[in-house]
Amino acid sequence: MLDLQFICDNRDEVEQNCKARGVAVDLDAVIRLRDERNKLIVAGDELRRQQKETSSKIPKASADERPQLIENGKQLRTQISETESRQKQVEAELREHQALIPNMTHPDVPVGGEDDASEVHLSGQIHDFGFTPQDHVDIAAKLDLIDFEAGSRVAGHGFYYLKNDAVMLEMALVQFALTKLRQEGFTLYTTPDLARDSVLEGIGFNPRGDETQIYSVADTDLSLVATAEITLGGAMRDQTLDIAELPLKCAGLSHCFRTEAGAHGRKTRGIYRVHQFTKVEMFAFTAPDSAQSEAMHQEIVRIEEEIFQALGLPYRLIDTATGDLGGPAYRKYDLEAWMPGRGDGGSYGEVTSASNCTDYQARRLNIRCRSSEKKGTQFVHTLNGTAVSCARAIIAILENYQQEDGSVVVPQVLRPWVGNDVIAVAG
RNA sequence: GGAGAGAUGGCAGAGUGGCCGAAUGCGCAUCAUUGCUAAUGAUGUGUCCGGGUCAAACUGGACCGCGGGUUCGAAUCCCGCUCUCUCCGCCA
Repeated sequence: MLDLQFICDNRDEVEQNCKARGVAVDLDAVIRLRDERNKLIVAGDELRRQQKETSSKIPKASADERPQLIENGKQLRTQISETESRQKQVEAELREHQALIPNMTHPDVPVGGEDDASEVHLSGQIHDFGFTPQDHVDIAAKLDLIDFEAGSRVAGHGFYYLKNDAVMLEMALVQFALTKLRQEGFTLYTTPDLARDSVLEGIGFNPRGDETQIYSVADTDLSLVATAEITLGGAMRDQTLDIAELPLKCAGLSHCFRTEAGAHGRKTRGIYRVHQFTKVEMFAFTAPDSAQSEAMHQEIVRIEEEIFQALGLPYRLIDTATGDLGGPAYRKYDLEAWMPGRGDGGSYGEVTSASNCTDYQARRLNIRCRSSEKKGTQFVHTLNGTAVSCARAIIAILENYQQEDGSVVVPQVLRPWVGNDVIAVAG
């Protein structure tokens, strides 16, 4: 959520930003509603002032004066409750409009849609196999690593069982990422896989509604989380942090659940787009200062790159264009790993995403910080980034490390946890 | 799941209808005193939403877990909810 004052003071800029991001908003309504709200606040404050004055006179008033004062007080009470309910109504309407306005955008972000992202750089060598590489579905079938049929029988399309060495691979990825993040000074967490709808909304998800990505639990205000970003960010809801302890770096392991509504039929073969996966996520709270949050953004991206370099996977880093940022992000970098079996002759597929959300989430979640120098409090900046999203990483590993005989070499850094060097056909 | 107790400022803790945004203590900040530290004394010490201002000053309102209600007036009375703690039961 953007600051109301900011929206009204920078109307044109906000409007232009919305246009660049492809979001239609009614800024006139926002401004109109704000003015109305302010008028109601002033009117309500004045009525309450009078009410206080009136009721404070009563104990001292004579028996003659008293009935009149009580009568005045009654009338004031009626007027106040009318003003208040009107104010509530206006504020609800205002919030609705305000919540639709996306974050402002870093000036260097390319304008446009998915294809307009700018490539920051490439890393690693795309392997020349000398044979036709298979996709992860075929590789996994041969090595008995994923059971899609059981997934369908038990939970439906989009669910899967990891099996045998794929299980070890997933655990190894988690261990590797957590170990790395602890070295980088992150506090490690496992987090709830469910969260209140209000927390989801604070982070920027729409838990209910037609096009929701979120599974919600009937008859409760809980939903399955789509990422640990939700629980890590939500953990500090309504908290006021000491600016001296910022930045705060957290890493969370969770399952992620996504309905993927409307996503069927695209490049969805295998475990690329699934309803449940395991992910290690980074989350940071920084001082509300662009220099600090942008430095943290670079740090998160650096860690993501180091993870994929260590895994020996070729990737490209892209600076996501305006139309593809989502609501909360001020800037977003994606890592796309090379997936030799994807599409015709391989393609890059998104494996991580790192966003600087500035104070957009903090304002909704009411996460503030206090410094000894400045009076009052300010909203912190929040950032999030994927360390390892297991399903996607497994695709990249299987496809990049496959050999002609159908076996898969285990990346060096994962071997201690996987327990062997090569995943081969049994027997 | 059953029974009971509780939720007040950074913390502890008083307050059962108006004099309470809230005693007192601790903490914190500033100043004074003092070779240093400690101790002592004085003063100050929240957040949010408005008005006002170039910015301040100044100023109105809200906030005693949350939401309703009663009342001229609610931290205080009534109802609902949430959370915490203790005991019992159950359980990976």
